[in-house]
Amino acid sequence: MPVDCGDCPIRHRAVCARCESEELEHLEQIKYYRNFEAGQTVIWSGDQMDFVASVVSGIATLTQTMEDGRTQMVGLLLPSDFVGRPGRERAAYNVVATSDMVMCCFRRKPFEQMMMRTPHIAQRLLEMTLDELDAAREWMLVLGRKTAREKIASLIAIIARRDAALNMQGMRGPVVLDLPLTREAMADYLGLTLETVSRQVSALKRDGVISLEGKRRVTIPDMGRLLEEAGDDSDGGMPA
Amino acid sequence: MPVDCGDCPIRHRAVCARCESEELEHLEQIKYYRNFEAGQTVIWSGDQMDFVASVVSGIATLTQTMEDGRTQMVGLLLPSDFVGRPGRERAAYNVVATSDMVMCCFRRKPFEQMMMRTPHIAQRLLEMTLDELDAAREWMLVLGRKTAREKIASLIAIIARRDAALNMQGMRGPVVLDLPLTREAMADYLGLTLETVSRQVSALKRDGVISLEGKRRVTIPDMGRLLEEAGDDSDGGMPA
DNA sequence: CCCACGGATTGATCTGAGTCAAGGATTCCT
DNA sequence: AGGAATCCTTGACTCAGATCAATCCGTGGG
Repeated sequence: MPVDCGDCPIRHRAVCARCESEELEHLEQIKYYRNFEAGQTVIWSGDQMDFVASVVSGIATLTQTMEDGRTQMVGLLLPSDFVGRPGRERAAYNVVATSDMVMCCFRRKPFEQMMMRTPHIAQRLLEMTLDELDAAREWMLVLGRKTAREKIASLIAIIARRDAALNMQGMRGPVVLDLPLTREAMADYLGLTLETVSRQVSALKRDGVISLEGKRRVTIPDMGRLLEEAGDDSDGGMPA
Repeated sequence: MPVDCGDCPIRHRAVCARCESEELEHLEQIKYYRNFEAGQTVIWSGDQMDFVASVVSGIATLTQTMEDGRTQMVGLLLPSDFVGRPGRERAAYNVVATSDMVMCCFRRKPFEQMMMRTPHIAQRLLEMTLDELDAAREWMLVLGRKTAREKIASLIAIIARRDAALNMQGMRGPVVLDLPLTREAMADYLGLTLETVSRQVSALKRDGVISLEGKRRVTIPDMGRLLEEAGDDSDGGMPA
C-alpha cells in the first residue's frame, strides 16, 4: 500500500497522471486506500456509491446481470483503471475483485469539486473514457460477430497486448501470460458458456495456436497466428 | 442549415451545450456545415480525419467491419451526437449517413486548441462520452446474452426511449415511432442476420407486442409488455 | 490419508439462429 | 405500363453453441 503519490505504481497512468505536485498534494488529502480479497464484491449495481476510485493493483470485473441470472461482463478493471462516475449517485454495475486488490478511493463530492477546479484531472479522465469507449466498441464486434473460437483467440490477444504494454516488452517471439480469469469469467466476458470456453481453449491448444501449463498459464508461440485466429488480421508485424 | 449557433436545434445538447456567448462566437468562426445524402459514406475507417463534428439533423451509423465482410454497428449517431476524437488522426470506424444528414464540423486542430482553453467544451464532451460508454455497455449485454427476440424488443425500446426524451412526451399509453434503420442495419446493430430480424419482428407483431403500419412505423400498445419481452424488466412504470 | 470442494474437461444431445433459396411489396426510372 | 432496383418476408434445412450430465484434477481440511 503506497502512501505517497510520488511512489505510486500507477502514478503516470491513472486519473492523476497529469497532475502537478501541487494538485497531487490536494488529492493526497482526500484519498484513502481500500483492500479487497479475491472474490469479494466491491459494490452492487444500484447501491449508493459515494466514492470514485483507481485500481492500484489486482483485477476487478464490471458486470451486468439480468433477473434470471444471465450475466455479461462489461469491463475488466486493471491497475490504473478508474471506477465510478462523477455526478452519479448509484453504481451502474456490479464490481467484483477477481484477485486480491487495492483501490485508491476519493470521496465523490470532494473529487467532483476538485475536478471542476483542476482541468488536468478532467482532461485525463476524458482521455481514459475515450479509450474505454474504443475498447467497448471493439468488444461489441467480438460479441456480435465472432465465432466462439475467434472470441477466445481475441481475448487471449487482448490480454497479451496489455501485458506487452505494461511490461514494455514487444511481442517478438513466444509470449507467455497468465489468464487473470476463470473459465466462467471468460465466458461472461465473451457471451459464451463455460463449457464452450473450455472446449475452444482445448481446441486452440490441440491445434498448436497456444500451449498451456496448468489451467492458467498460456504460451503463444506465434502471435501472428493467434491474431489470424482472432479474425483480427491487423497483420501484426511488418515483414523483413 | 442554421448559420447562427443561437438558432441551432442542438444548441443545448451538443458539445457546445455549456458554452457561453463569447465561446460560441469563437466556435462560429471555425465551424462549417456539411450535408450528406441517405446512404452516403461520411468517412471510412482508417482514413485521414482532420475534423470533428456534431450531427445537426439526420442519422448516421458507426460500424466496424472484418475483412470477410462481417459488420457490427458500434454506434448510432443521432442529432447532437459527436463524431471523431480529439487527438486522433485517423477514423476508427466507418461512418455512414442512414438518412439525409447535416453535420456541424470543426477543423480538428483549432478545435483541440479551443478545447484546451475552454473547459466548458471538455466538460461537456466528457459527459457525453460517459453516456456513450454506458450505452455501449448496455449494448454489450444485449449482444452477449439476449435472445433474438429480446434483442429486437430491446432495440425498439431503446428507440422509443430516445424518442420520448426528444419529444418530451412521457410513455403513457400507446407509443408510435418510426424505425430509422433497415432490417439489415438492425441486424448489424444486434449481431443477427436480416432474416432473423424479419422473423422476430413478425413474431412480435403476431404476438401483439407491437403492430406495424408499413415496414417502418411501429405502434407499441403496452410499453411494459415490450420491456418484459426485452428482458429489461426495469419495471417501467410505478403502480397506482 | 481420505474426503470434499471448486474449477475444469469432455461427451451426448438439443435447439436457436444462420444459411440458402424462393418470392412479395414499393418505389423509381424509362 | 413495364422493368428493375431495393427492401422485406417466409420456408426448408443445417450447424455452432447451449444444455445436461458425468468425470477429472488440484488443494486444503480434518
